[in-house]
Amino acid sequence: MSAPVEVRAPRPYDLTRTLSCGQCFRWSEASGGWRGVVLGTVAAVRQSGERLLVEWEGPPGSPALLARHLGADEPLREIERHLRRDPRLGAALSATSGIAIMRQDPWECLISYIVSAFNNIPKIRRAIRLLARRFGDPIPAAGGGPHADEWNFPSPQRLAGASLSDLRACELGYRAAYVRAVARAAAGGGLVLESVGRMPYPQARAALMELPGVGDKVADCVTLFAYGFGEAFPVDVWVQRTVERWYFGGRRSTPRAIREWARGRFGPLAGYAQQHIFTAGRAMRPLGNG
DNA sequence: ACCCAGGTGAGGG
DNA sequence: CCCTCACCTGGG
Repeated sequence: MSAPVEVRAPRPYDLTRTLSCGQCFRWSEASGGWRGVVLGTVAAVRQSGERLLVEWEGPPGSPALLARHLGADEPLREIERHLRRDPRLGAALSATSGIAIMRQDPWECLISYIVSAFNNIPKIRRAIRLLARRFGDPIPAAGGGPHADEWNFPSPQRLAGASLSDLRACELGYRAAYVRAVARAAAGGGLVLESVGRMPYPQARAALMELPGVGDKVADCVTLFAYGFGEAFPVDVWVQRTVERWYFGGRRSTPRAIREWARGRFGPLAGYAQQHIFTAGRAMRPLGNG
């Protein structure tokens, strides 16, 4: 383990809120901080005021890339100033301020959210860990030991060549077929992750939805959490319930209607609004955790 | 023995 | 286009 590296994280950035609001699956709370398998290495991060202290447990990574991954470079102060104009969000922010939207790896994010469908968070995390351990490359330890006891997320090629039964052994259930089909698309060039990021949001969303196992919600999660399309507004069961209660006077609605309403109301900050609504709404009725 | 979980896709109205 | 339903599977 090397000496800590400092990364700027201007107020109101909150590492714990960012990592525990459910957008990512490979970070865990560990001894006063957080530990994540990202960017080809293992990072131990803790926040001290307006900076993040980073120690690499695997090969040294790029502080700038880590800052970007963690959303520490997002203009949160200004974002939340806008969000506060909405009374509901203003009230929610007392408990959710500092959440940043991350910039995750598109490939890992895509597979992770395919796995998330009709699943629960502990199982999603376990499935991803199993996939990495079985098909990914081990991460070397910082001190030159055998390895850091963590594995990188497997490449499209690796998953494309996996047998369905080996994938199912990772507790993917019926999603195994989706995972392999999408891996084959990515490995074979039918899906080019980099070009999706260069498309306008509606096209990026539509391109992802061509893939098996990717519907409205997964497409919105990936466009938001990996590609950074701020207008994406993933509508899951929690967001739907909370929006209906907070904004629709308790009237039942549909994911599609809520999505369109959110884009009109919050525009490019819809994704941020979603994170605060999701976190506040879920806190009201505790269930699974991350 | 059920029932549930951060949705999706297929099938019929 | 809207509506309904089955769905792998581990943990309550």
